[in-house]
Amino acid sequence: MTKSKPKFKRRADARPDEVLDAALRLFMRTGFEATRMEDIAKIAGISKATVYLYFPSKIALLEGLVRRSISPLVKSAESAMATFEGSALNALRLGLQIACTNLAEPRVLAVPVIVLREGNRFPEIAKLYFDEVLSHMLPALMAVVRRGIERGEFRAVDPELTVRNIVGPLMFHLLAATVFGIGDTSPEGLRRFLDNHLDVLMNGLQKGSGNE
Amino acid sequence: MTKSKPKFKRRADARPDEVLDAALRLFMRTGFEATRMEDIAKIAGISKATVYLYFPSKIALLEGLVRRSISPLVKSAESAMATFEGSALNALRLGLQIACTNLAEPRVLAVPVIVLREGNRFPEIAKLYFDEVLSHMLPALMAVVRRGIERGEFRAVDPELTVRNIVGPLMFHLLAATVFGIGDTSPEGLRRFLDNHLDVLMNGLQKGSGNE
Amino acid sequence: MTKSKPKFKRRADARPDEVLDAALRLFMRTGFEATRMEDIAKIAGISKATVYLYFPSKIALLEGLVRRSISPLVKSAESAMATFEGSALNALRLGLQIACTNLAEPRVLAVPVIVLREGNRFPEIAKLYFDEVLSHMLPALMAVVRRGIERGEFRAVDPELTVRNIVGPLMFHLLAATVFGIGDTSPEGLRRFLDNHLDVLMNGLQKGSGNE
Amino acid sequence: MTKSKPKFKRRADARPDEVLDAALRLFMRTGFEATRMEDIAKIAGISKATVYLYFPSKIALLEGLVRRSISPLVKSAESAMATFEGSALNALRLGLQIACTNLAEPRVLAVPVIVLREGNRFPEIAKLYFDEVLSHMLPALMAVVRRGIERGEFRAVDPELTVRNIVGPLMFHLLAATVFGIGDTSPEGLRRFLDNHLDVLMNGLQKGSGNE
DNA sequence: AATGAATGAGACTTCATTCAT
DNA sequence: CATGAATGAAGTCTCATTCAT
Repeated sequence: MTKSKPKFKRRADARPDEVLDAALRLFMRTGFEATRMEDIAKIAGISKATVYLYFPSKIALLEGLVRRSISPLVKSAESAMATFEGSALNALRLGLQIACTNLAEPRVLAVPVIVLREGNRFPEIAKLYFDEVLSHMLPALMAVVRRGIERGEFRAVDPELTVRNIVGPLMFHLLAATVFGIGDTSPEGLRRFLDNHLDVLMNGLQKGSGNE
Repeated sequence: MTKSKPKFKRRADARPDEVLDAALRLFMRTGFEATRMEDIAKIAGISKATVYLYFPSKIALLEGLVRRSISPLVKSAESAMATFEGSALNALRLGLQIACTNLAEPRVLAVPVIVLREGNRFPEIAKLYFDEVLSHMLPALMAVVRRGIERGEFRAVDPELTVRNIVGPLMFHLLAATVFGIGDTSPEGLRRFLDNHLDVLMNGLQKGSGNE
Repeated sequence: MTKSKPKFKRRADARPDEVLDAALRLFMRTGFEATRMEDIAKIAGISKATVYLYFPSKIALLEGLVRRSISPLVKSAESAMATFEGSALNALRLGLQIACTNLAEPRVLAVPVIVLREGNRFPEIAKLYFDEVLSHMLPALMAVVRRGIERGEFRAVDPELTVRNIVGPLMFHLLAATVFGIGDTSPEGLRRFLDNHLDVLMNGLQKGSGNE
Repeated sequence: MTKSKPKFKRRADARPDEVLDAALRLFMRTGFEATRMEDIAKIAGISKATVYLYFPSKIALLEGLVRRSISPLVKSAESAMATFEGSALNALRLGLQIACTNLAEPRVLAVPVIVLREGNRFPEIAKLYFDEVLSHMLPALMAVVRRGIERGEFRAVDPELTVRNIVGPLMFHLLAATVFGIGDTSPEGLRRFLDNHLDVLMNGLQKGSGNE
């Protein structure tokens, strides 16, 4: 009542998100094991014990992080690509552009990176991410490739394996920057990367190859 | 024969390698932080204290692992690619084949995966790996691409960015298998992946594109 | 009443002092190195980890002990002796009496003894004790001697060296009792020691010496 | 046989002494507990295991150190003082001079200092030193005082307590130098200390006190 | 709702000591 | 005699988690 400084009356509902933000930053920077609950709490601006009001354990934070990242975006992206009216090429271009733009944001990139790192140790986390994200995205991409082939746009490549050629280069680009600090991840750098990626992806390396 | 239980065995030569093997297995399976020295020792068949006879600390094991993986192979591969007489295409094919064969072995794949995981937390390790491996391999690949362009084999792509198209798909293939258990990493599966990868890489997706 | 076993007690105020008391007892009995944190905790009635809530390390306990012993008493004693109105003889007598009374208490004696023991290994501790205690007390005693000389009470001895004759015998008396269990450190025994000490100190051993 | 470099064929009988010398240095510098057997061995120029050929345990080194320091000197000094023909004053002067000269040597000072430090933890060591050294020296000094009184040289002080006035100042002088680095322990400094000590001890502080 | 206080369980590391050559 | 190799037992310190206010 007579609380001297109620400030803005903390938005209690924003709390879990703030905690997840803090966890994200530290899991990314230090890894799951080496991150201390106390530090997460400190960054979130609350006490260690309070974290436990929102998340029952440290691993629950990791799970919460993955769940939060499964935004409606994923599913919308999935259906968007599936129902995309234009050429398969443009679908791919669009999808990669969106992915690039989003993943350039460290916050967004963090979750897949963390899952990649800790997935071996916490198979449930890996499974969760796979079920909710990859098992939607990869088939969606495969579908685009398949459509491209059916429409006569693309050559008759193996759609499942070709997904690696679509996603792998982006993954490499971002991981190399994250871990080794090499490569240019500025918006401009990403654009240049993407241009080259799509060029190589679509036209191949070989001069005058035509196809076949 | 009647040596019932020799309390102390003596095998100083093989020891460090055995310890590293044990560490590799556990770091890969559980991550660096979550791996206990005691478990490493147990797998290596020695006592916890004995590990410290060969490596002064846990982090030294990680470093030792990286150093051991920097075999002469790396540098020889580098110069091999540089001096490869045939076409750039064949150089790439050969390089990727060798990489695939080696990395299919979990032991070999483990080190880069571990570095990828823990590099953020231990920048010295990341730097070591980068300096000793990546800073040789990536330029070697770039040189091949550049040579292909000069020789008129390849189109005028950006060599540095194109390296991502060469390595990224392989990386994706192996990581996806490691973390999510998807994809086929049997020798046969790898061959199929590689065939498709090289096909896409060389000829692109687009039908009848020729180039440009 | 029905509080069967409160797992957690809450008494943050008294804690640090209780921990220091426990540490004092054990450092005195067993020495710094041989004292285990666990035992300190047990004597303080808390868990090992709780000790670390108040002191970041074992050496911090030692430092805390020394700091706590630097009570205002020390400085007040210093100024008391400096401004003592009566004869230098009485100042010395008074000072030694106070010292004796205090040091007879094992708690009080312990800190200087511990510093004497561990000072070599932890020079910072030695320096701390010296700066805060000895560098005040020794000059104060020297000043008393000097005043005695100036007032014509004392012979023209070397004040700095004579401090050894004032303090040394007391030190010997207490250390001998502590380490070898010889000598009488009861209040009565201390009184007898002090009487003899002051007698010898003031009048010397030699019969009919007068002085000079 | 064909050992390439037999050097001087190690004098096997000097070994234990070299080990004790090494132990002395380290016990003095670092304390008993914090001194590692390995370091003792290294200083002695042999391997850790070899130390155990000569001393069955670490504590045996401490005991060996104390035993070695109980040279015939002690007993001869004892009887020397007992049978000293001259004045009691000269006996004391002589005894203190010898003590000063010897104890100025760090090697010699070290044993009593170590015993003082570790005596509480190892009562057997304290007892050994007491039985073999102090129980001879202190009574010898008391006897000198007693003789001085009987011969009419000294006033009728308490011999047992007065021993503290004889030995304490020297102890203080040396310990202060060892632990706090204060005071002058050069031969010249010791001489000055001793002059002042004997002056105060014999004639007291008080001017014109005469005695009584 | 929030937190300061407390702790059990464990991790890394050290070291006196022992074995087998 | 000498020692390199090995280890059991321990010690310091950490941290996720819980309690009581």
